[in-house]
Amino acid sequence: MRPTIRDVAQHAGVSIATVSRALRDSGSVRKDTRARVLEAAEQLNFTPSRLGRQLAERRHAANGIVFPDLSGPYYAEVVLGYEAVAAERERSVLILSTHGRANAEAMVEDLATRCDGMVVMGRTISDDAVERLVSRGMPVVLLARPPIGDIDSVNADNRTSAVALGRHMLAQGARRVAFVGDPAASPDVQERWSGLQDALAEASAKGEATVDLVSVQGFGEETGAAVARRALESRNRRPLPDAFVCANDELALGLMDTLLAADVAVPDRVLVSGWDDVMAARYAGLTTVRQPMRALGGTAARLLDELVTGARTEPRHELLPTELVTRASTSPHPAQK
Amino acid sequence: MRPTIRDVAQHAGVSIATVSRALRDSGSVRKDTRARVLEAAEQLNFTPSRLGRQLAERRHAANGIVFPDLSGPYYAEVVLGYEAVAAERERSVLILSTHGRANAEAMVEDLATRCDGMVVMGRTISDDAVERLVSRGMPVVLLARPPIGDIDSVNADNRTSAVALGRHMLAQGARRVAFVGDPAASPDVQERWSGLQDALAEASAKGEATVDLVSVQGFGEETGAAVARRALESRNRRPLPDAFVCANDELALGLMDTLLAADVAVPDRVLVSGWDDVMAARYAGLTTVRQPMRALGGTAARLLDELVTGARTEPRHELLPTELVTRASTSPHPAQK
DNA sequence: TTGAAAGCGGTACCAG
DNA sequence: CTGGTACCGCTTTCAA
Repeated sequence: MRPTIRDVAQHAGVSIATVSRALRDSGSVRKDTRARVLEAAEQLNFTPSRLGRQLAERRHAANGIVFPDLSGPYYAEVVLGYEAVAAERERSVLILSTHGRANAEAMVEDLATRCDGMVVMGRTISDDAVERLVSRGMPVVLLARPPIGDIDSVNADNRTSAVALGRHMLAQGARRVAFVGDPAASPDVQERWSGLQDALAEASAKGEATVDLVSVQGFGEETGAAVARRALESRNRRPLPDAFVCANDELALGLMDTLLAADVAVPDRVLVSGWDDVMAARYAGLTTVRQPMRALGGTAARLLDELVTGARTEPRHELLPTELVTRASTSPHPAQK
Repeated sequence: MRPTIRDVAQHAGVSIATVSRALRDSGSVRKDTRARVLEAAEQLNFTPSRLGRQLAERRHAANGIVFPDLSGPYYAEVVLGYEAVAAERERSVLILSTHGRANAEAMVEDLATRCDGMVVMGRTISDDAVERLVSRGMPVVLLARPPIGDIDSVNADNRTSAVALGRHMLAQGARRVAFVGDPAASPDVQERWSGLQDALAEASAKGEATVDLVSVQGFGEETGAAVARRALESRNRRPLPDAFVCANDELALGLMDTLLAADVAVPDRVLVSGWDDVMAARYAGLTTVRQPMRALGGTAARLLDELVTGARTEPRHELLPTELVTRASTSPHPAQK
């Protein structure tokens, strides 16, 4: 059995109150008394029980983060940035990945009972569920998810780069643009799709360009490859687009690979772009949009900490900049050359 | 103030014992009594305090995982695999990334006070620190780290693939082989280096091959690039190796990129291999060794759960298979052609 | 400077 | 089937 504070007290010949004080330098304890207590604690190999302490202090000294999935470099980097800042502030980190589990909300409710505050990322639980947490007094920061009322939020600036990307595609000579992704699956994707449409709106109106949505289920390379295969199969009935703007890099990489394997030249015949700027994008020469993944997580951790410690009460909404990175997959379109 | 079990009891006109039973379907409670309790709990928006419950039950229902770093696809996938299995078994997951922090052991000690068991990965804390945890009764599973006494462990089979890789390099015509990595930095790297030496031992003895260690600090692309630059600069004094066997993919990718930029042909002049089979390796055509990252994490979670629940007491040591994946970066060496 | 005792919010045993 | 009550291990008044 692990020793308790009472064992230490008895061993040192003092009361448990004194042990508690001595162990945390709180209150006043005579020097030699403290020494005796520390000695006893050492001998018994005593570590105070976190549960007892937390129950008495009524706090967890832990923060949670809820995200849809950890696969792929994006979420991992975000969580990394989060953990780094949280650890710096001496708060433990509880992670919960919902990946589409049906009981996600229950799991989040459960998580909420174990921490002093939490970051809720993207498409994990409903707005209602979030508000329920907040109404119960739980500090919450939304990450990669549009603000809900006065709840703090941290987002990457999807729109600006989506517009820039759309213009870039036009400038490279694209006329028939397809967006690959599921806007309903994530608020980020929603913004990218809508930004792209805005960028092409004028050209569309003049009949100089078209922009279509290729809605897909997943986010992985295999999904991208499937989109490419479908497009290739139906190319008699429906010509290939000039440009595929994909919701993330994995989609784009899978798609591009399949096109190349079918001898469809990228970028000579079709332009392709992704989103995130993962490592593979660099090696594949993929045009993409870089977002500050670590900073997203770190900023969320910082905002949450301010909320938990009560250092700040007025809400904040952070928008972190993104950057268009052009590479070989969108070099000038033949029509332009 | 959050309602407590006493509030609910009062509201429902029963004792707290009955509330406790009703809320957890334990013991026997009359149907209508239960209904009344649930109703009261609902009305008060009551959620039992995790702390109170855990203190009484003397368990956390949470597991920890300690890893060196979360950057790069490798650790992220491992943690993902871990979280998936843990969640399935209704255990929360506490993560702690030590990345070389000086107070890593203290952080781990702290983590230990918050969970019922933990997975300790690679080069994070000393063997002594691990044994201290175990001696205090904490269930521990080692991951990507050689066994310590009877402590459970889960490892990828580095040696077999390291030998296969060495033989492959010889078969492709390499004679001067360099291993890039820091064996002291991680047990995995140590095994890869030693397996490679074994594979080349015979050829070495006959004077048909040499194998050198290029010791480096980091694990990233930049480190790999620096190795390439140094090798290129000193090529008058010391000819370039025929093959660079790198401790992981990031090193290999950075190195290969720099070689190519300097017009050193890969694989025609130099062969390059990595380790892990991250996504970028596929797009860069890098020969590498695939390890079951998710399964590593998942297996560790399973073993730990068995320990925590007491379902198993005799120690286990799992060795998961790896697989050599040959790609363009090691296609036949010119000398062979 | 120290100790006694009242919580913190539950669980579980023992009577009734 | 239900209530009373003794913990679980610590923090924190309040007195001495």
